[in-house]
Amino acid sequence: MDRSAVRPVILGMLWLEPRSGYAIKAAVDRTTRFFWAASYGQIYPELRRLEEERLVTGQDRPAGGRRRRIYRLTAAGERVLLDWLRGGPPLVELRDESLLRLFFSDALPPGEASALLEDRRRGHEQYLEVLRGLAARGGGPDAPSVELTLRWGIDFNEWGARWCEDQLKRIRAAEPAA
Amino acid sequence: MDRSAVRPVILGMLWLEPRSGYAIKAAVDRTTRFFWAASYGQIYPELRRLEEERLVTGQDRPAGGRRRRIYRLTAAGERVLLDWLRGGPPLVELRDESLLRLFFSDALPPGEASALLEDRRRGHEQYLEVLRGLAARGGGPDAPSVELTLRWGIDFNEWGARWCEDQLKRIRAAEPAA
DNA sequence: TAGTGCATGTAATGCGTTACATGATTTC
DNA sequence: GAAATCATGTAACGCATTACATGCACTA
Repeated sequence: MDRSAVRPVILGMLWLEPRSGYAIKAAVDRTTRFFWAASYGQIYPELRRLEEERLVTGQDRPAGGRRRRIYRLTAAGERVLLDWLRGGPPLVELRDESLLRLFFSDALPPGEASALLEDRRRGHEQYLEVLRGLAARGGGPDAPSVELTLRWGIDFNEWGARWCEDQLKRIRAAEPAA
Repeated sequence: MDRSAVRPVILGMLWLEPRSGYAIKAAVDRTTRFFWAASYGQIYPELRRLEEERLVTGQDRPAGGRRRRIYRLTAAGERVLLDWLRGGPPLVELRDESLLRLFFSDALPPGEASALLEDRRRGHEQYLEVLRGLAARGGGPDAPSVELTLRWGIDFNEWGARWCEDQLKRIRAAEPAA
């Protein structure tokens, strides 16, 4: 299943519920995009490959005069999903520009350096607003594990905001001059 | 400075100290790679572009019979670095396969689902070992902000391991059956 | 009737990794 | 004498984003 990064998220979304490519993209944007994004340019071609491999089946189900193709997981597709869930060491990649700025912040005068920490804290708080909005608007009773990852996002950003504050305090304690 | 992701890390590394492309790559691998990676295929071409734009200057400084080109930041280069440090909203990208597995873990039987949380905890702990190794072997007295980001890595992974444990407890409390 | 949402799809582009090639020097 | 390290560089490849094109349907 190392074919493509989009494969597992498609299989997973179809395991939760059969849908169209468009609906998969919409679900990703509401949920996994924070830690696993996907674009149309990945989803549609991959759906065709998955169908060729008989891991999903698609049927045309026009809604009104609007064409639409609904995909569902086959038994083979579910097996591949389960194998992936049980599979080897998962990859984790992080690209955090704010952390990189912190890394080089000695290049700035001291006052401005701590401003970077405040910016980072603000970033966490903005993220929190978005995630709390999602949690409130929850609407559909999500599967427990779906809620678990939302929980992670909220907890992580709370932790991150606190971390920034703690470091700011530490810095201010170390150099009490103004 | 949105040219390329590698630009800021090169300028920053040269601000810390003039070095060769090879040494930049080595420094990145020891430090920022956890949140901002870079490869030779990015570094060498970008160094030439930076030199054309007069943001860095290179001089040939063979060590023994071994050819070597040492780059240093120009005044213009430092200005660009400072602008970037003060610049707009920083990008954050996360690709976390372990979280994606957690998201779809309802597809697994209950016992195996909590194994995913344990895997994740182990992942954090392995990461911690690496980072603590770096912190111990510290050797060179790093700039304060360089230590700040290492601190972040350690604190984050400690938090992450604890989070997994907490969720495991919660799950076990909810379904006390065996 | 204009705008928004549903729906599918592709082409261009950009970006980054991997793998390879080359060669000197130091260390075991 | 072999292996590791220093050092520079490029070509191929894969992957993902962006932007665009198309068209129907609903609603304000």
